[in-house]
Amino acid sequence: MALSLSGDEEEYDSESEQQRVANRPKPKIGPTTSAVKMPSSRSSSGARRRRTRCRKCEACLRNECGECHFCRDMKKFGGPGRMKQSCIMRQCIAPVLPHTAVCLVCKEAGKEDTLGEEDDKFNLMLMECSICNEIVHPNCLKVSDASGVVNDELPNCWECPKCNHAGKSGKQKRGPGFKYASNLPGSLLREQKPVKEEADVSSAIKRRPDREETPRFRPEEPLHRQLPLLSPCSLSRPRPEDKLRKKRKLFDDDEDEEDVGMRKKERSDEPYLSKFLHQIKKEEEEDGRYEDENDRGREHLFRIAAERKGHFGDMEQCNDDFKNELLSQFIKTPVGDSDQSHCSSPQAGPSSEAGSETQEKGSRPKARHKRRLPHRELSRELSKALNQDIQKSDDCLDTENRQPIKVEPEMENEESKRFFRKAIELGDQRSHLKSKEMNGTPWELRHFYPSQITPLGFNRSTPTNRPAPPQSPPKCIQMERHVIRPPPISPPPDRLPLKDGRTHVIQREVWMKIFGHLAHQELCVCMRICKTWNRWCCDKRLWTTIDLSRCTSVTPLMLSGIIRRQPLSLDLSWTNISKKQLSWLINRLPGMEGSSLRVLKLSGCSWAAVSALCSSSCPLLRTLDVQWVEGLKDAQMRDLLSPPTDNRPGQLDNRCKLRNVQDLRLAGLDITDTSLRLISQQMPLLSSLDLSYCNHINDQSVNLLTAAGTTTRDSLTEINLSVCNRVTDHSLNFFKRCGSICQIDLRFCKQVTKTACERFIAEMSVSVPFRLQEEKLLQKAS
DNA sequence: CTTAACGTTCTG
DNA sequence: CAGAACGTTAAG
Repeated sequence: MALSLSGDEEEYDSESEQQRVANRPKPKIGPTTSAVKMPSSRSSSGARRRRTRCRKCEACLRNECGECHFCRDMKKFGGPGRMKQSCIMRQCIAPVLPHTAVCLVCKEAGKEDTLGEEDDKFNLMLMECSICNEIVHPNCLKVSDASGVVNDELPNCWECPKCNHAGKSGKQKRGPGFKYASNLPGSLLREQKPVKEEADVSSAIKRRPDREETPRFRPEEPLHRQLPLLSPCSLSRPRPEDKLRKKRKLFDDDEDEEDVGMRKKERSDEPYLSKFLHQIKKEEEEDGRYEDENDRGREHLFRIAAERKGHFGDMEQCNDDFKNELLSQFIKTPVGDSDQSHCSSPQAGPSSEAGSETQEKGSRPKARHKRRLPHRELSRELSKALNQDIQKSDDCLDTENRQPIKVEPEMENEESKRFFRKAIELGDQRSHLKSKEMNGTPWELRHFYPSQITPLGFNRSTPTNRPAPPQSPPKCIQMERHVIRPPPISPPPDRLPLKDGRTHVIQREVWMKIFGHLAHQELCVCMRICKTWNRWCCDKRLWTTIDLSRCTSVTPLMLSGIIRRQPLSLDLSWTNISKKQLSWLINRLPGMEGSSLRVLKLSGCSWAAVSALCSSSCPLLRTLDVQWVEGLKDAQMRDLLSPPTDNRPGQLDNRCKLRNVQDLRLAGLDITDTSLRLISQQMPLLSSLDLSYCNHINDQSVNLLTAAGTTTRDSLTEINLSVCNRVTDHSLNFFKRCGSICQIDLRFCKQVTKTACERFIAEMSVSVPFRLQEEKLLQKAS
């Protein structure tokens, strides 16, 4: 595929009729109405109105990138202009009905603007049925009892009462106007498979699709869903076989046992919190069911804040006043600040997950938002991402997907680790269900790893017996449809807008200091508070390291979360990330202005995925971890180290893509001297090299790395050759040539003797003092 | 009218 | 099936 692509590109300029004819014989039929005529599958009714840009969303406001596939096709960028597609970065997040669209019944346009009343707006706005394509005002429908199902994913889109009533739902879930599907190269959007089981949904809820509306702060649902995750109750990793059963329950029943854990936790909360919570309770008379959990959610936030108040030493506000500020924030901000649906894409308001739980009765044709099982919820989350400028998708990344992003350094304590393990398992669950549906065999069960696999921890005696790296996920795992937004264009506000139009006294930077003390999952909670917090908490300073390792299912949502946070370090080890996903990611972690990815960990991924590095340039990458990548051998290493294949003509970069790598981890790979030769030629800055468990590495390899004239000879400071059984005592002699070497790890090298190590130390002692840190682990004595 | 690009079909 | 192509629509 890549080949044919590049072939195409070479011919781009020579746009000629013959070529076109050669490539694609002109259709014999005359001017068909290809864009209009409906496929036979399309059911009934009117010709569909083509949707058009909202012109307000972030994507619409962006300029063409000039680099994507479609830009390169454009005439203005020197392309042939055949594809006629919008720039990938500009694909509208919420395509709207054309201005000329009118109601089928009354022949009038949307009238929602004429009303202030939120609740009635819905009935006056044009709604397009994704099944029959009819565009009507819900108000104009005479159907009294039937209810339409609002499609969260697209403004003004629903399954009209007629179709819904006729049981036609499901087939055309995608709805019109959704070009963001798998047919877009570079798009991560996937067609969503209809969810079969519709496990009940006791509550038929009226959704408010009104994009103009401003969902009020209703943390209940988010928090409600999030809380279980927050509970750091110790839960040991269940056996994979158990997972299915157990997690099925989690999804079937919102009130799962983890929630209970949460409850336990809060009992220990501080008195001022309960007092405060009492106050909140008064504010919320509705939502009986969620009230409790809502409180718990807030309470948890306060607990976090309270627990950490000891860390605020460097802050002026770190006193009681501040505490009060912090607390009051939770009351004030949400109301005013999260009045947010009309961020940059008013048309594309959030799918208002908040609010969807709220019963609103009385309006005539009721639109119902079916509550579905995880798939549906996920989809809702996705649609939020689609429709909201500043949205909460990021927490979904952590909560909806139950796959928290975590910070390595912060994960010191066991409890947190267990917590995350648990969270990850929850994440697995989703894919469990999906894979089960699709293949009959849960993917995770087929690819279950011991929780800790490290070169030395994993099966020392038989390093060749490595764990099978995850395969590409089954399609179904990637089905979510999702538009990924780069970070917002406008800078986030410096102060929190309050309900009364004023702003909060504390400045962003001060908040940032507070946020800096929170763990990633806590930040995710904060992101649900309001729009402003959402943006603040997404600040890349808070997310320099993102660790998604061992998340068995990498979802588009997670990818978007990563992009939004622009981490410097990204760990995707032992994930099932696909080539397309990785490639997409790399291209969106810009290699410029200091905001690029410096550390990329892909150990245990498939070569298919890792090969994404071949076609992209990541000149600023400092650390590359490709340990235990199945299928990564010499030939693949050559591809990795050769110049990128995906450069635009004229911008060809002939330098090695990984020329700035200083830390290269190749443990467990079947590479030979061929690769090492390349490495020593192409990576002049290489300082740390991990070749442990590489069975083909021998003394000659070491000789290569340390030979006269190679840059590695002087740049290498650390080398790991542990469990390289072909390496012998002789290698130690080669290391004497290395000017900067500080650590040589030869542990478990059968052919390396302790005597030789001691001799090495003795001989080196004249110039550089070394010592044996452990048997066969030589370290420079500092 | 021109330009952008949607939503479909065609193709490998 | 993904990607390319293109007729046609929407907007200005």
